[in-house]
Amino acid sequence: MGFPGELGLVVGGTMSSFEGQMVEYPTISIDRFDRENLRARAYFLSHCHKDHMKGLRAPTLKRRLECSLKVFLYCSPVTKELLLTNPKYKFWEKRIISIEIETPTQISLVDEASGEQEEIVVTLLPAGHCPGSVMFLFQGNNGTVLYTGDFRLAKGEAARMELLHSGGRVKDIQSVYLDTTFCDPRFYQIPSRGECLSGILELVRSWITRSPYHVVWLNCKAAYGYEYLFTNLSEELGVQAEEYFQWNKLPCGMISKNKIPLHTISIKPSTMWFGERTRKTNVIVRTGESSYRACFSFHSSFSEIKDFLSYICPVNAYPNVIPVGTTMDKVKEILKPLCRSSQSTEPKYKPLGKLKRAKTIHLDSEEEDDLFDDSLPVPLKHKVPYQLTLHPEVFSMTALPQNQSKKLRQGTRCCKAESMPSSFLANFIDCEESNSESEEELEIPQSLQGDLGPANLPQQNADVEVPRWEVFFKRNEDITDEGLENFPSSTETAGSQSPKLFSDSDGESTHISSQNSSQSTHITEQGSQGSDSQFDTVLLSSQERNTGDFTSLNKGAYIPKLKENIPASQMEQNVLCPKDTHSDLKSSDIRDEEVSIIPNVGEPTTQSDGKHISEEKRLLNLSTHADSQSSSDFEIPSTPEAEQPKQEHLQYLYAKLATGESIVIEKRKHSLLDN
DNA sequence: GCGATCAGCT
DNA sequence: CACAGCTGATCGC
Repeated sequence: MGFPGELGLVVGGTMSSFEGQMVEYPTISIDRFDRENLRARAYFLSHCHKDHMKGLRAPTLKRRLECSLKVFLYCSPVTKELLLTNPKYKFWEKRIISIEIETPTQISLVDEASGEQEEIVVTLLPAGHCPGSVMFLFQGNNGTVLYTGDFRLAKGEAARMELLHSGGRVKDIQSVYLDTTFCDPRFYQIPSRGECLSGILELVRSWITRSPYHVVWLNCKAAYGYEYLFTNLSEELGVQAEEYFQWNKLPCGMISKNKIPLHTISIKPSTMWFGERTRKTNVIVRTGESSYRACFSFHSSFSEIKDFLSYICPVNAYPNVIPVGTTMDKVKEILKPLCRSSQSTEPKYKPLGKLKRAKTIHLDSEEEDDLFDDSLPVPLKHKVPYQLTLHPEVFSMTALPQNQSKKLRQGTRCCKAESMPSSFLANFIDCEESNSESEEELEIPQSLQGDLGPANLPQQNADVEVPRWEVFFKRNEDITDEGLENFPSSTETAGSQSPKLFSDSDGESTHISSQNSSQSTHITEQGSQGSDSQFDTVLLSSQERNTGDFTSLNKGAYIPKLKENIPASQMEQNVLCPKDTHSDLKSSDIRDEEVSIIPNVGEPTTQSDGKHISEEKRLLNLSTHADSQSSSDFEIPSTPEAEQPKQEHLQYLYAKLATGESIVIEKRKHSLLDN
């Protein structure tokens, strides 16, 4: 039971059919923590999305952990942070070992009953799905296998991953456990991140530059993964990314102090796909007078999957997911021709199966154009798998991530409404009530739309104090009028409620020419689409703001000022011991590589200096681990056209993301798109 | 009261 | 345009 293919367990939608275990290494479990997996010798979490965490906080596993002191959960540093942000996973704290990206690391898999032991080397590769998301490459006595988790990698990205290679060629991979979410010709192509970003960027720009009262609601669905969008929009537009995370609530009565209504459009990121021969158009679709859908995908398209898999060319490929409307068998049939046996009897060394250099990233480049251009010697940034390993026969001794300040661990997502002062709650309405299947323009509560639309919301009680704009920039205990003082007192209110670029369209496809590339962005109009969700929300507006005035509201709850004291016992440090890596492993691929070793101890040792870790130091510390991490989030998967966010910037954002603190983004001196 | 499962929703 | 995740009902412990 539990092996791929035996049971196509698909229940409604693209539920993961991967049950946690791989054929080759059945004593470890990945992304599943229930049933058979309760017996695993080691656990792996590819990223912090709930559907990959089934059973992770179940009492049964918790008990197991208490008895089996050698069982650990391995994941990327960012995933560890994100996971421990939720107090419900706090009990994992001392049992999570984060592994740096692109750092082959040996792990001992011990059966505590028999004492039986097996060595395995795991390498985390950036998956481009969400912050911290990784693929796991396992090497051991049963061959090399790759578990992709959820991933989105552009065409050719596998060819640039050094650690998928050995001796200049792709490693001999026995099996790939593959994210097949869009593994169906229907989903042949999905616009690249860059294309999606520039479409969204232009839409947002065209709206928010109209007046300080024109704002955009980025109506995102839950959890992590949109950070790429937020950071890039912030960078390009030089605006504050204000977060209005209030469970399922939206700020209501968003009227500026001087009674000028705010004009809001909603942009809902969602996946759009196109057939093989379909022209990729319509990255933005207008779904109502002031609502849009924007293309955005966390998962590889069919063609991206094909490119990835055919490059890896494993012996076997197992789908982790069965897309809606298809079957396990059909997906396997699609994957089979991309695997080794069906190619030829010869080992397949295709011309492309050669490590590519890192790609230069610049805004105007056409994606993939320079993929195989070896003429530009670009230093490998971030990807530093061998940095620790200058002496081929010496095992690196790397302390695993430590000093993870508890400031990052405060609950941000779990608190319920009762923890919220009622005065604060009064400033929000439940967005759900604004939704209606039958009406077209209901995504935005009327109170958000200024003079727009019919009153389709439960209106605020007229007796209730009208919530004010500045409320949403301040923590509730500190609301003053300052929040508005820098606002221009514009009287320019909405004329058309749609960006001019689109408003002339009369229902026809509207063409927006992109300012910064030869590629153009298309926007189509679309009839009513149901109502929008009421999940995570980010608003953008164009005001120049005093950064001191703004504090984001955390998604999960209002976060009180955090105590600075960090008990010494909470600081952990894992000390690594040297060990003969090669002795137990026959895989030739890993003999040439430097391997970090996870000590086979009952528990990671605890640092006891008890020193307070200053914010600066903590960030600095994070930055030292940053290369690989940001590589995960931005380098491999990032838009070729986009400028890479800076390390410090990313670390700052992630730290804030984890704490729910305000995100203040410095306006860039020069936006690449400004000219 | 908690968890698992499912329907429904977005 | 379909991912990720919530709410609420129901059942069992």
